[in-house]
Amino acid sequence: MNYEQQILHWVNRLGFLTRKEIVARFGAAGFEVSPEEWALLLLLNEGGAKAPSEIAEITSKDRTTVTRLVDGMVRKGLVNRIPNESDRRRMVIELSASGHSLFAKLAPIAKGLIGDAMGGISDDDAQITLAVLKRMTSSLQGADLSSSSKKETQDAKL
Amino acid sequence: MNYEQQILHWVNRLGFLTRKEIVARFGAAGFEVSPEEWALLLLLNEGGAKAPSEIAEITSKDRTTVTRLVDGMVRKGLVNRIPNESDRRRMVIELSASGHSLFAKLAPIAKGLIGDAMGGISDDDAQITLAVLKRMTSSLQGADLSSSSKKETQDAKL
DNA sequence: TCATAATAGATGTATAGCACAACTATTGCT
DNA sequence: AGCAATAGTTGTGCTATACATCTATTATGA
Repeated sequence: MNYEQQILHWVNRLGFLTRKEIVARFGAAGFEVSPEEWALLLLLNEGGAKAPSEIAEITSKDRTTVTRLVDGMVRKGLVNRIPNESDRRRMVIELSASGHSLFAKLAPIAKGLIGDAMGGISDDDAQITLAVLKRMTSSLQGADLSSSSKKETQDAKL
Repeated sequence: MNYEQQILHWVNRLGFLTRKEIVARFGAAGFEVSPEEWALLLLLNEGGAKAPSEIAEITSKDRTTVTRLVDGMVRKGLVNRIPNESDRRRMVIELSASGHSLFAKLAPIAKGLIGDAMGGISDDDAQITLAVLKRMTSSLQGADLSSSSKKETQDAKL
């Protein structure tokens, strides 16, 4: 129970630090953007428009949490809520023009942070780390004891 | 701006998932323990008693945050606040007997989680990942743009 | 075809974690 | 002695989160 333990521990510490640091750097550059907002900007920029429930699924958060996050970002004009015509329950969240433009301004700041964080780490090691983190994430999502997304993953058990 | 970016992104997702999952598993076993409480139990168990300010430094959290966390754990009887006789401003936080005993009960649960998360990952890769995470953490702590612990790290600049 | 179930999302409400500012108590400095 | 520094605590407020519940809409099947 030691170095393994520590991976998850360092994941936590580093995650906490990163969130704090990126907010600080955005703030220093005059942008008041929370880590969640940044994550959603990034997700939408890279992956295109997404339904709230997709966002919830991807981020392992509750639907209501996504609703509030999107609320705030709609208020700030960063994203648009587009109703789906063929199924009027559905929404799609897309980056607005000003969301794109904000993203473009924040990206270099994030890049700077990444550069600082990754200093002295080889590409090979970085890639291994990335693969390990992805794998751990999907393992945990599968082995999920807690709520949501159980139907698909736990059918076998029932 | 891609796979590097993603390391920090996956750190965040995995961290969030892990926190949720460990609380769920503790809860399922009948223990109401928050991730922060667990982290402190672990820290004190492995590293021995520590001053609040040390804890704050290690975890990159504010002193006041540590005060509240300790408050709660003292209330629950998990840790003791020991005044330092030679410097009466100082405190030391140590695990109580019941804190030790709780730790012993939680450790196997945490181990189970770690086992699930680490499934199919080689020791080599795990160790590389651990080293990368540690290094990234200390890089960020050094390059800190935000508050605290500046005196030591930024003397050179002034 | 309609009644019931399922789905997508939003709201009401409550909680935890966090930190800034300000305060108290104590110690160090000169 | 007197002022600055340090350790910790309190007052306060905000953000992220989710559970329970609600509405609107679509799917199902008897």
